[in-house]
Amino acid sequence: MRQITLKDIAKALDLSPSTVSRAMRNHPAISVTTRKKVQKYAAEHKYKPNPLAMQLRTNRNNTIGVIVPEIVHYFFSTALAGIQDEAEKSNYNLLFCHSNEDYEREVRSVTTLLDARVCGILASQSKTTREFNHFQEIIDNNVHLVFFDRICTGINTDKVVVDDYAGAYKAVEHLIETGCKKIAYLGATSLLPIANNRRMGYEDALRKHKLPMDPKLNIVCDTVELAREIIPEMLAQSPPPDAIFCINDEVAAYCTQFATSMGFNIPDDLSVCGFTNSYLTEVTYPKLTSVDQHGYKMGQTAARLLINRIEGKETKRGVVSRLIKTELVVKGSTR
Amino acid sequence: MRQITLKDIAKALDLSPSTVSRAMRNHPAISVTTRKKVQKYAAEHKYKPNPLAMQLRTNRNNTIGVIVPEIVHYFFSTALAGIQDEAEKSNYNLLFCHSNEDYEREVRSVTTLLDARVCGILASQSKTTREFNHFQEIIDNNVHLVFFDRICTGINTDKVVVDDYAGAYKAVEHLIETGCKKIAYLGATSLLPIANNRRMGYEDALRKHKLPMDPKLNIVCDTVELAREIIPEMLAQSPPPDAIFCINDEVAAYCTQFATSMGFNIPDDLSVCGFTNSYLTEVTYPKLTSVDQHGYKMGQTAARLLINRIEGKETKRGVVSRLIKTELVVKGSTR
DNA sequence: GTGAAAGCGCTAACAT
DNA sequence: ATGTTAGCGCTTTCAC
Repeated sequence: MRQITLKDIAKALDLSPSTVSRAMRNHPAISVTTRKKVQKYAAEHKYKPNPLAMQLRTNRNNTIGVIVPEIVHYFFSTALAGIQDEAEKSNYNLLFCHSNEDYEREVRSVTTLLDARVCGILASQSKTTREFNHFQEIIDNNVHLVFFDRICTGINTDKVVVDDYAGAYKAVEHLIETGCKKIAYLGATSLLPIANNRRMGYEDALRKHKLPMDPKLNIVCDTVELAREIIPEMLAQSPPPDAIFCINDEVAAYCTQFATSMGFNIPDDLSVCGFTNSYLTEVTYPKLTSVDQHGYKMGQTAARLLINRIEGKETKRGVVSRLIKTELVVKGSTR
Repeated sequence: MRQITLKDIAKALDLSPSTVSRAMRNHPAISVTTRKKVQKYAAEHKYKPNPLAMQLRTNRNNTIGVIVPEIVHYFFSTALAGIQDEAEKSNYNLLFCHSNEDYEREVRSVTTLLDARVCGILASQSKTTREFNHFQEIIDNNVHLVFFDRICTGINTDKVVVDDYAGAYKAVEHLIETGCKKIAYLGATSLLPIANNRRMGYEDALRKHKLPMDPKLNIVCDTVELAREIIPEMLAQSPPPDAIFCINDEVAAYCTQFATSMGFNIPDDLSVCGFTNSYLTEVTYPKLTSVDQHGYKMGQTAARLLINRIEGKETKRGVVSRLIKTELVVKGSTR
């Protein structure tokens, strides 16, 4: 049993397809009686306009594409929830792609989305991406592009970022103000601006408070796997650091776990601070102080910006950059 | 600058659109010279077939819809990754919907996906769903439906589930075999079969090993919010339980954290076991014993089953049920 | 081996 | 207020 079409309704009601089309969309030129009659019949027969046909006509399909580098991740899944909510509000569907931190797959995702003729794309760059032609192609195809969080510096387009610098700065300042003197930073490769910004926030806070900088305390360590090697070495220094600021909650949580098992008392011997404020922070012992990135809000903001661009409601000509404020959430793992 | 179409190529090469169409798809009736010429021109001018037009013709859009109840969740985001990978292999796009554990929104998601004319739907039911008409409508519209994990018992369709019962049974048996005698269960509302099955696994393991069942030890507590109230009461019993089996890792992780803060030694005084084996298990202190649900594999399996149905490759007539094996992963939180 | 024509379901410009 | 016509970009008879 095939879906009923406009034509079927027209035939049944002895009207023309265009009248039916207009009646369905409450076109003012249609008489109330006809409109009522048509809509009643349509409802009774569960008529659904075929979006494909409409899209072919209008060359618009009310779909936006999302590319996330890693979905099994508190921040990105939270952002996706925000994107989805905002898209739903404006009746956009979400085509979901997952690059899995893989450049090749990111390129393929772009192709997929362009082939599907999405109206716009929200993207967060993978860690391994060093070429940007695929992103440039989006723009060359006149498809709107908004980067969120992991922006691509090589491409000049709208973006929504978190104030990583200020978040890191505030966190490290908090550590200093609560009496920590030897503060380590476990960061990420500086390929990503977010990583650079956080490192700079850390370094500037030390500088401001006249604490020495020690390369041995400033290390790339952004996964639990790396943490298993690096944190033991770090804590084996003598004296060991009295605070560790980590680029994400996973590393920070592992850090509290390992340090505790080594007999460190957190936060008295060692303060630990994470970044993201995921639910991990609620289940470590003690609870983890962390910098909240407001992923949901970032997703919403990015989606709203993209939709406004698509619908011509964002009037600003050049690049729009929105900044989401971070917030230091102090819990039990810092003094 | 508009995308180039078949017609444009036809005009440029002085051919008919149908010839171009055939040449592009390597139709045997087309001479090699023509084919070469057409494909060369197409490549040079970056011709992309308009999927909308093709879809309108064939009434198929190579898109499958996914409805997850909660995306900020290790299991579901892992499953989504599996779904996406499998869909990509067969060139299906993924339309993503998020019910957020809300019945109304689940209904709207179904409407959205049916309106978008997806070829099939993968769904995991929300906790608040008690009516199934929206799911029945999917089937009535001849759209394939596969439930995964949170299946809907009211609907007779393909499903992929985890062997919750066996997982729970094995976990509790492990607690018993390592000497625990007073084992509590923190479960979920029995609206969901997965919750029922886990509870039955727990109860049967106790029965099998002739341990008494105590309603005070068998409580609904599936969120950290509930855990904050319930776990303190539970541990205040005298004597307190010597093991807690939790329906998810969040509750289990909170449990280790709270118990530790109360001076319990885990696992000597209290064994704690979770369910899912998310990355939470790696960052608690001690690391959490948990039942691995293999979310990625479940996602893959569900997507494959759906795609096979869509493409007529799954020949079995009636309902297909696939079972994903769980696996008890013993870490530090149990003796 | 290639082309002409019809049509997928819808909308919009142009009648009337 | 309603109908007629054309066309979105493609595929697929049916001719030749």
